[in-house]
Amino acid sequence: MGEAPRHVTLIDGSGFIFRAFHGLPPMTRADGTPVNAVYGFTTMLMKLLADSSSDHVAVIFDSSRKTFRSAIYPEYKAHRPPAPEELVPQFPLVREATRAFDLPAIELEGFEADDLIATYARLAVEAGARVTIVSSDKDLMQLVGPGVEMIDPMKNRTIGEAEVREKFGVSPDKVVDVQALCGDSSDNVPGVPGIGVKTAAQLIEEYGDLDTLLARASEIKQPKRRESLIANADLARISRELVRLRTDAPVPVPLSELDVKPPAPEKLAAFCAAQGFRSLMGRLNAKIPTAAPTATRAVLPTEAPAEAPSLPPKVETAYELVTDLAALENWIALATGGGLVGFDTETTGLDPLRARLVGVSLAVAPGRACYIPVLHAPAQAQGDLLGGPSTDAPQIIPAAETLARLKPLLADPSVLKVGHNIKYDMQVMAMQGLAVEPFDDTMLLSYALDGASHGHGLDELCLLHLGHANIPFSEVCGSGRNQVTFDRVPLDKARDYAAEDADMTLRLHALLKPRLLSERMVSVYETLERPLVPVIAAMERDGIKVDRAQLMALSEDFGRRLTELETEVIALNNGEAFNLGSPQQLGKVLFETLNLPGGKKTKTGQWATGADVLEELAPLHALPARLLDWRQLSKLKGTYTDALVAQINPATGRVHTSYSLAATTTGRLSSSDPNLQNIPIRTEEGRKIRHAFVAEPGKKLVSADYSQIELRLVAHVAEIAGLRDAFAHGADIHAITASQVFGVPLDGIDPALRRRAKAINFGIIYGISAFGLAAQLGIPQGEAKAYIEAYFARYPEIRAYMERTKEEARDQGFVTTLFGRKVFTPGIKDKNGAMRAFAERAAINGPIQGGAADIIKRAMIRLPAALAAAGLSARLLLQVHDELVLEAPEAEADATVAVVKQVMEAAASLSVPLLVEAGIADTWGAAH
DNA sequence: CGTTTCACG
DNA sequence: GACGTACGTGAAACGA
Repeated sequence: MGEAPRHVTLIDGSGFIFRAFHGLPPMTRADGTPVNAVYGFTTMLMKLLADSSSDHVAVIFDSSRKTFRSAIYPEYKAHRPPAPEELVPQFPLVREATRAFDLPAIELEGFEADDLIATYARLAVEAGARVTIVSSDKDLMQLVGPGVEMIDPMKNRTIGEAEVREKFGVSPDKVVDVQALCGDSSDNVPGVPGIGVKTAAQLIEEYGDLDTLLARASEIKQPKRRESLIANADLARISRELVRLRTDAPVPVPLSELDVKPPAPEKLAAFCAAQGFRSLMGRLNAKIPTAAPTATRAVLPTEAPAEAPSLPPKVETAYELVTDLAALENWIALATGGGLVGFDTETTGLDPLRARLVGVSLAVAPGRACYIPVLHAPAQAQGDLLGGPSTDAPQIIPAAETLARLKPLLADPSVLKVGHNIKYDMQVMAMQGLAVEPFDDTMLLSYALDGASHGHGLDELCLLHLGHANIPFSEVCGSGRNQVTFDRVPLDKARDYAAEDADMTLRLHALLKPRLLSERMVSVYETLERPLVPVIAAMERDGIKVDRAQLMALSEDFGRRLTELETEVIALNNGEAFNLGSPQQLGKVLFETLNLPGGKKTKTGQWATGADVLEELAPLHALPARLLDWRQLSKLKGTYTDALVAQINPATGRVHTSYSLAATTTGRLSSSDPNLQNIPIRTEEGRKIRHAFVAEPGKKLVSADYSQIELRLVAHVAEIAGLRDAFAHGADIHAITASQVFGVPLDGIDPALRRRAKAINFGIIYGISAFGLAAQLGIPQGEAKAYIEAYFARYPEIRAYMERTKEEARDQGFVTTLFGRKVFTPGIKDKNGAMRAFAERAAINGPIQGGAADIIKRAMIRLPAALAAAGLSARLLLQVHDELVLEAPEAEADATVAVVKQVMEAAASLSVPLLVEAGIADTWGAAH
């Protein structure tokens, strides 16, 4: 192994394990062993080795908890909690993974991984080699310098002297002194009290180093700072010993033995097979490159699925900036010829109605993608903002010309456009008058396949399936106060970021689309998820009109009454002021100052002050009663009246929510910015807000909602004869079940009995428990249990359904809806009884809530064509789980109701009828 | 940034 | 015998 080292890569194994563990969704091997950190580690190594030109590589780990630092300062890292239970079994597996790559796994008793890295780095530099440290630990930044750089493997970011200076405000060689002053709470390094990073950097810059600073501390002007420094000089010196890395550790393996061995793919394949890393094994079909000789960045190929064996085995990225028409036409021709194109847009913001289109990227094959700028700030302006002056003025094709050329491609029926959350890109292009059709969406593919078992963001999926960390958005646009919009990003940076997104989307598509067939999700994706995209896109674009003046008047009224209530409450607290919005302060007032009885604690040990608690206290004291009123009005004002006014789009005068199609565990939609699925209705005051949602003059709002859809699904899915009969009889379902369960004739059902039956009916949908029902009805648990028994006796099929559903969840890890959607049930085998019970209830609820979600999605997909066929111009505006809201010309309102009712009721054919109730009015509140 | 509370289905 | 729950969301406010 005689070759002298030229490039040494030192990987911080321990640091990476923790990052991967917290950054990746939980994953388990067939035998239940958690392996998410092992998976992250393995993909990171594959990626790294493929990219790397290193001739010497080592993975370095922490040894035991005790190091020489504990001897200097016993509290060092002493407050660290033990590693999470799911992580412990992964420590040995990660070392095994390292050996499977034929890499040395190095650790040393009494020293941290950081000290070994520091020592090897010194040895390497002395031997004339270049050093790359793979870690995101800021404690290693002190090692950066000539010939030594760091790479953050999670963010895919290089850390050089400039980045260290950005973080610590000083050059790398002074980092130790800065850390000695400001300390580090995560490691329990004390530092000097009252001094943070900013001050520390300023002091070190001024005095040169820590010793000089401490010697001349008496010269410092600020009295607090001066005194603290003088009093804590020793603490600073100890801190420096804690943070300074040792470069003289007795390394257990000499540097020369870290040389890269020839690859042994069989060994690695065996390891991946043992862990169940199927997607990684596919990549090993090609030989593992341990050194990439070219300067081009090589990226490992993705798994080549059996259905699409055409994927090239190895991918080199070549991203092009398109600045002239010939190049643009060339890319359009490539996309058209291939019939498949990855597609992404860059804009100035997240709201597609307000954001401006900045650029478009296309990908035609793995690694082959381009970025077409449409609107970028001039070069001088860019230079002012980011990364120094631009080299030459960029040439951009005029926007109108670019869009005119793209238009036929995006509408070409023989070219499939693949986007990630393509709803957004469709909205953006629609604003330019361009349609995108046909399309696929990798976010929805992932959601249909894997449900809520993990997130579906592009970055997360790339890391998970491709082992690739995308360039972080913050890397390109900055973050926080320094963030700039994408149009101010220099073009070469914009190209790398934007083209990567399109490229990765296309690669994910190749990976995910074939899984639809093998995992029987074709129908869910193609009949429920994908066709909904244009429907939702249109709803979001249309928005709904709100009466601004009315909302503002409500705000004012609520505000006035809030002030009055606050005065009253303070008076009731013996004139002692407190923040009514603080549950913590309120708890003290109620249970410590006023000494009211029955205080409960939350799981974090605070006084519980929820509405249920305050309601119990209300008869005893006026303060909790008043506070309930205050809470209600404060909620209405803060969350609704004030917030909605601020959300009105000035251009349209309407509010435009955003529906998330891939957010929930059950298949429901979710609404945000603003959430229009939780507009008040249950109280009189709240209902006033719903009345502020109005139709345009000359139009009406139509509201249509499914009656008892979830209970009807219970009757159908669980095949409950008695419940089906009840629905066949129509009328009041809760009264009928009360009659059937309690054996009382229908005309003898009083409101109290009906209320109990209603609560049980809801309980069934939620996976009933005696505790839950008792809490809901305010009765003893024993009584609740008797009700449930009576219900089970009358409808015995429900018990069988619950058992069979739980078993299905245990067997497969998911349950399915009528239309084949998977609802995942993590925790169903948890050894913690409470966790398991939670998962069991969610499993029981899954097919019901999810089935109802499927049904309304089917109705929404069919509705636009049905309305058009009837010659109606009504527009779908909102969906609230079992309700659709439309806006229709006054003259068409009745005909619209007829069509909507017909489509919704025919959206599924069950063994019980589906019933839709509809109303027509000028406001949403009145249309119910 | 996690916790608590509360609006909806 | 104890655990700690009704199912699914998103927004605002507090306080570290």
